[in-house]
Amino acid sequence: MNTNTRSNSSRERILACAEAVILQKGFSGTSIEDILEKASITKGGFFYHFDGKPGLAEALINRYLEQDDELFDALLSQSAELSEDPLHRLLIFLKLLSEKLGSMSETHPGCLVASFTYESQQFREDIRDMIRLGMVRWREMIVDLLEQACRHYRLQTDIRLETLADMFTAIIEGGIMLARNFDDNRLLVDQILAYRDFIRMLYGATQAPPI
Amino acid sequence: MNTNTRSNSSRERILACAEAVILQKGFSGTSIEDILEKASITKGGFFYHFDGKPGLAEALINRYLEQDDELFDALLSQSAELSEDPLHRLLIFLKLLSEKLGSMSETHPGCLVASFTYESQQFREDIRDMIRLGMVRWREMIVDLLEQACRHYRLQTDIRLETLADMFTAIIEGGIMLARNFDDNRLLVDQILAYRDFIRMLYGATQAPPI
DNA sequence: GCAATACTATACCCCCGGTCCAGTTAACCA
DNA sequence: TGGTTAACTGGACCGGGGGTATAGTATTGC
Repeated sequence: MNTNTRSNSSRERILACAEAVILQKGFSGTSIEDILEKASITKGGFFYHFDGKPGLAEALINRYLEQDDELFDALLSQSAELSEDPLHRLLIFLKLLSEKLGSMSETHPGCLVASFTYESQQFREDIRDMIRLGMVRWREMIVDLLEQACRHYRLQTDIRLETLADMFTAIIEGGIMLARNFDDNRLLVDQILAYRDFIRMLYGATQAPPI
Repeated sequence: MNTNTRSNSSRERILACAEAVILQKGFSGTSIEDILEKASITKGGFFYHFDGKPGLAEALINRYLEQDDELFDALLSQSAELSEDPLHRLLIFLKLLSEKLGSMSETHPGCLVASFTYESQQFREDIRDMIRLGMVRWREMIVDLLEQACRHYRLQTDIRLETLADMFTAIIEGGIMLARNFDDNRLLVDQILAYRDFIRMLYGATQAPPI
């Protein structure tokens, strides 16, 4: 579409700065002026790119879900290269994710989906749909992996796969909150690894863990 | 202290209304006027009870942690009556909690600790400390139960008890988000029960589950 | 070198959120 | 029963944030 680098870099800079501030102060708590200052742009420039604050919110959530997709896709294809076994792929995926998050220099900045969830009344319905969509996609991704694993391994209990998949979302969101409040990414990493242990136990994987 | 019912009922009404609105729109997104309308009180009345918005935030988080303590204490003593075995007590506690949350008629309104976490920059440091304190207390409560269980049962892995305890917090916070976004408390209930299964597996409890 | 794009700079508006205070009512107590 | 204090009401004030408009400037693509 628009290949103009000047425009794209400004737009991207605004979005990145806006996201950073919003994760610290909340959406309503962040004034447009806050963003202008951080992004070194003027009000006119901002309104040239976005249709006010609602327009910004829409662009932010879309960008967030896209980046999220890219990260997970990368980790999934990486784990697919490391093992043929679907269960091991899932376990490797979780391990890679934990390493990725653990190697971040600063505390995890937070999840925009979570942030928007606790201000959901502020947003238009289509944006609320996007928030929900984020969680649906995470669920579907993990359910897919779990189903594949079920073809080779027997689940030890009758827990629903959707519940087990939602547990991924819950652990991540809860883990991020722990990490933020205690300013320590290891709390998030440990939660992911604990979830990984749970998965392994549920499938009765007795052999040594991959990687 | 102050036994005047007129004052207490107004103050309590303001706090309850404020919490409800804030969990929907966020702290910054909630205007004082929003609260006045819901609580049927005037601006002056509000400022008689609270030292502005920061004062309200402080009162809200204190009240929330107190109520939380009360709920957990009640469930703990209830489970203590139902079993002598420390592990079973924990499992019963989780079951009772899931039943309590599952029986609510409306979707879980949300957790104030989570809400404030994603607007933490807005609050004074002493309030941020209170937010952290909430999570510390949850951790300590579960660690205590886990340690007692360790005297009778052998943990099957080398997972740290703090991590396992933090998982409770993560599951609850994440579960609440799931329940809210999909408008279904069962998602939260299922997460708690899945966590309960994990605990049971970790301690290798082979006998039939209590209750 | 011309047109469109991508801005800067400024000025302005309006509403409403946060604050404060002067006055009013209710409660309790001597 | 009257005085004091707690518990408000109602309204004035002020600044800031969101949003608009416009005139001018710089950069890019063709």
